[in-house]
Amino acid sequence: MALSDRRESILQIVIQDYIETATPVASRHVVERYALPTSAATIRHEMRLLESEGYLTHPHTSAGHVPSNRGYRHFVQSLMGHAELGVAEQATVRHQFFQAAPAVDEWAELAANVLARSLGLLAVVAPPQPQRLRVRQLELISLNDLLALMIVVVQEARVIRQLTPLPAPCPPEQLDAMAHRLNSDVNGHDADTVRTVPAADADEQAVLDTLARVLDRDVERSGAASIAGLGGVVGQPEFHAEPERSLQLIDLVDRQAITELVPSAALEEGGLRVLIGEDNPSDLLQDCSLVVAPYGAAYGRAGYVAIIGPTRMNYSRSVAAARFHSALLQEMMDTVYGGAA
Amino acid sequence: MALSDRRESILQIVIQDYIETATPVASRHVVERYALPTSAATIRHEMRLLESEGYLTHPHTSAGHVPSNRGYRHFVQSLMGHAELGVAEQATVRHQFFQAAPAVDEWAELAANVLARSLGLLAVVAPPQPQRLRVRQLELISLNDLLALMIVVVQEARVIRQLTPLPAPCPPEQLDAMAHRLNSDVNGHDADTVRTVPAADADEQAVLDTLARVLDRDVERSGAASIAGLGGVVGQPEFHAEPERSLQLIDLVDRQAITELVPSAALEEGGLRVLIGEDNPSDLLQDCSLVVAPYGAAYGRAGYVAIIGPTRMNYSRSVAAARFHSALLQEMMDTVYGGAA
DNA sequence: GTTGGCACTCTCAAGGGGAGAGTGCCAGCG
DNA sequence: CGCTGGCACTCTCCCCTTGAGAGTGCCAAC
Repeated sequence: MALSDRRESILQIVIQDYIETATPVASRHVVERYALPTSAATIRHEMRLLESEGYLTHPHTSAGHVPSNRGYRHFVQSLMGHAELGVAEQATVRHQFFQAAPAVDEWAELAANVLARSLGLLAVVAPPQPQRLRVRQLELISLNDLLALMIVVVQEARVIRQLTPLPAPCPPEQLDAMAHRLNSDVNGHDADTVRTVPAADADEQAVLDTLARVLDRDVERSGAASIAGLGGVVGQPEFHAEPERSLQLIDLVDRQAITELVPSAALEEGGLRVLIGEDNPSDLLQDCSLVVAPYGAAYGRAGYVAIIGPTRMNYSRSVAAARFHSALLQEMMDTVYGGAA
Repeated sequence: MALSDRRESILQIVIQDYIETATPVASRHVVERYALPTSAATIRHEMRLLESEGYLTHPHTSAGHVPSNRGYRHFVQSLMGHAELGVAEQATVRHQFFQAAPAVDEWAELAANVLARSLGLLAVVAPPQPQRLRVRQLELISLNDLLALMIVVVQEARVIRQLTPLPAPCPPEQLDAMAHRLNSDVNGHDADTVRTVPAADADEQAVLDTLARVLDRDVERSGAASIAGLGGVVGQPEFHAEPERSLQLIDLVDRQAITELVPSAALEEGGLRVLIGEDNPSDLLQDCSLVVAPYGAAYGRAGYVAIIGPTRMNYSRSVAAARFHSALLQEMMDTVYGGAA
């Protein structure tokens, strides 16, 4: 059912006003603030109709109107328009990324921080999860004769560091030579193949064992998402009223378990999605919305940029920011780790 | 003024009971729960004296007694005894550390998580801040002809990764050779000295520039502390009553600014310290205590393991855990980066 | 020094208005 | 037929009161 123009613009005003003020918006407030050529009674009438069509609700009889989830959904789909981040802001963010250490999880960390700061909402950025890791380059650095620092650059946009005890004493030059020798054997290979590489001596065996183990281990671990902006989101008025919900959220963030709230279904489609209120699988996000933008599907199970905030969030900014960051992360990965499949 | 034996043991009972229950402890509760051979009236009398000596307080006329900061201080100094972590727990933690990536900030992260989990309090672990970083080994990995991944192992227990654009195209073998050549020039040097190293060509100059820059930059950055356990601490009853204090704390953690709450004076002495209530510089920690154990002073400005919780925290466990972790971190650094000065 | 008793004080939760805000509806007007 | 002003109605929010409950403080007696 289509809405008349006037009704649509009233809906838009109510939503934008509510997003800004977080208080139910009254008919008189609307006419005064937005200098409408109609009276409050007319607005009331229209609001009443919008309510009967499900776009607005009513906390109680004598409160102003509040957008319903359906209202938000309509706003996101039809009313919001397509916003982009400002050029200056884009440039600043870009610059920060090129300054950062070139590993996908550091970028994720940075993205989460930037997003949280600029939106005042909770940002979760997860790197893609590769199904397996393949060696691109192996370096061995001698710490002492019995201990080496192994550094593995893998094709899937990661740098792994690991200590390796050496069963037999091995001076630095010898270790260098070993690294050189092994590099051609392990290059492009995953853990399973590394295990089949024959070792010349006990030290080489130890190095290969450790290598295979860390390749496996980091596949597990690489899901670690970066989270930022908790302060912003629990500071929102919707959380003041319900301290126990805030606590649950804090705990989830603290235990890094927020990722469970991002439904994997949202990632499979590939595009940016906005989940509003009961769209969300978790009860915890009942009055919250989730903006998810996947990226890096070429590097394994897709990573994502997610924004979590009250349903009363600024969708236009959130969507623009999520879109920009996911594209940027994709671009960074492709530039540095060159479209590894 | 010395306390009689009985009065001391009553003080101890009151403190331990309050630590456990978080409710003011009543005289009758004490005699019943601890099966004392005296009557409630006697306990009341003793409590009254303890109060007049400043060891206990009274939220209001008809509430049970609560330890004062002075009471806690006396408890920590004289009553608490010297606890150690269980052997099994020590072994588990040790194992986890040797599994982790061998960089001081990863250890800090791990330590913070383990501490927060096992104590249910806020844990802040800061790596030592070196005054300068000196190259131990430099690796260059070719990503494409115009982009290299630089990996710098420094003497101060860190591994730095950075992208380096190359002005002139440089194939992998040539890059390898350059790394080899530069290594002897930069080994053991800090940013200032690296700047004086002459470059053979434009690419080498670019690499040296980047190297000097990241050495400087990481000195700044290396203060980034790891924080964990926010959920545990804001879940404590003392925070329920004052949501705005919780918010401040959450925000501080979110912005990674908690470190400001750890007074640097506490680090200079070198030993473990317990700051109770108004010992703390910040108003935010008025009802909180801070356990700080420094480590790694040999690697720059000392890092620390800090535990933050309500004054009603379990001091004996906190102190034991902080002591153990700071010693372990020290040991890990010495083992891996071998007592660099 | 210890004990039982009793009055006193303070908190906490529940209940009861009064003020304020905003709607819903109706009758009248352009 | 849509718009408007007016008015009754409803619901929240805040403050106050009240009563129950908890625990001390003190006193007189042992």
